Amino acid sequence: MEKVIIGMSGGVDSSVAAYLLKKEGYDVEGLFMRNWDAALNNDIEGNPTFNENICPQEQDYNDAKLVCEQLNIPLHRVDFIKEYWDYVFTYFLEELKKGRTPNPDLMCNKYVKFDLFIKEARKLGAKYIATGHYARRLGNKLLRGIDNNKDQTYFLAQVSSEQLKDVLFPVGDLTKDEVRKIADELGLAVAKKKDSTGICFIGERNYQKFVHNYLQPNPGDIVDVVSGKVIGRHTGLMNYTIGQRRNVGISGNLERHFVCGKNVAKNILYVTFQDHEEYLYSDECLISNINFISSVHPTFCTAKFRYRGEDHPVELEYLDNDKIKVKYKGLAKSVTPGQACVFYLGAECLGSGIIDEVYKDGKKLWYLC
RNA sequence: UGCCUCGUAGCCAAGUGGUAAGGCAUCAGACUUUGACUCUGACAUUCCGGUGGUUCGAACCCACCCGAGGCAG
Repeated sequence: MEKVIIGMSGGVDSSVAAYLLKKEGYDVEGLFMRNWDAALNNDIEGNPTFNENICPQEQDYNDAKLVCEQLNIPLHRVDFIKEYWDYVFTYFLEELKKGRTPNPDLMCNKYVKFDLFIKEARKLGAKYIATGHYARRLGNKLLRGIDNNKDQTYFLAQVSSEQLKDVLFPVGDLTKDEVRKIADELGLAVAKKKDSTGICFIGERNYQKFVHNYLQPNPGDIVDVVSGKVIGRHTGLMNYTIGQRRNVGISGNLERHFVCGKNVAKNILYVTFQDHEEYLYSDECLISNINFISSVHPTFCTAKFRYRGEDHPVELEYLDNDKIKVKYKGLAKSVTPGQACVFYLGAECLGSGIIDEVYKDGKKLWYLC
């Protein structure tokens, strides 16, 4: 029998995935990863579960253990706490310092789940590696999960085709409802467990407080991008993302307001009101850190600029400095430096780059970082 | 100091005698493996700066006081 090592998170998806692999006749073993230690990582402020008897990560391990016992498969465990900090979290903090909006989960997949984890799985004799992601593989292609609402290829788009070579996604052909149903029918301990959200391995947090554990606040002016007037004070540029409406801290206006830009050098946060939403829109962006999973490098395809964002028709211009200029005639809202621009051709996820600069009418948006 | 305007929930702001619109913000949910966005709900019943008065009844009328501006000086 061919051995599969599956990443068990303690959630429904990986649990059902493990079951499906076993049903297909694989020699299945689970491997649980612990990548975050709140005490060790000084994750105190904004952590809702810090003072509870058992931390969420250990609860997840216990859940994974229970499921593995139910499925009668062994469960191994490995800690990548230091590596997660070095490869994912330092990147996260460095990006924040630059005023950008990093997506740690993309880096987590690239450096931890589909690198360190795979190496660990190989040590355990794995021929294949599996996860509970909602994604599919067809030959060398990476395809969106059948359940378009849960599709997670956006987070996989910085992983190389080499890394994905022996990876299986057993729940990619199912909808979330079907996964829940299977878990329920099997009586799995986690059948009704709530889907996890927040940064992978870290979890739900009060974001501003969480960041405050690691970065010193640096208050400055909030400026109305239209009038140029100072209309408030911000608590530190790292606390805001483009397109954000809530928790900006200004009030007394008739219109809703949105964060539309930052100037790190001047420590200014730019805001626009609903009657000037045009400041949130762009028609072109420059991306780097290009990763193509597919061998197809098209001129026309679609792109997502944020997880669960819309697919925008785009035209790609491949520059000779290993960057790509992405043009979208349809205008896109809140395209944000630091986030991933992920390319799709129909159901296939082609690859991605990280957004560096954003343009409108051929000019870089002056109010963006 | 004689004169004028204004003072409504955290903020902006309707309402000028009939028993407190709306917006923003905030909070709580839903959604969600990134901080969003979006959606749903809550949000002045010691009441409309304070104290008296007129009235069946006042945030709205009157008097005075407090407070914020402004025009004359």
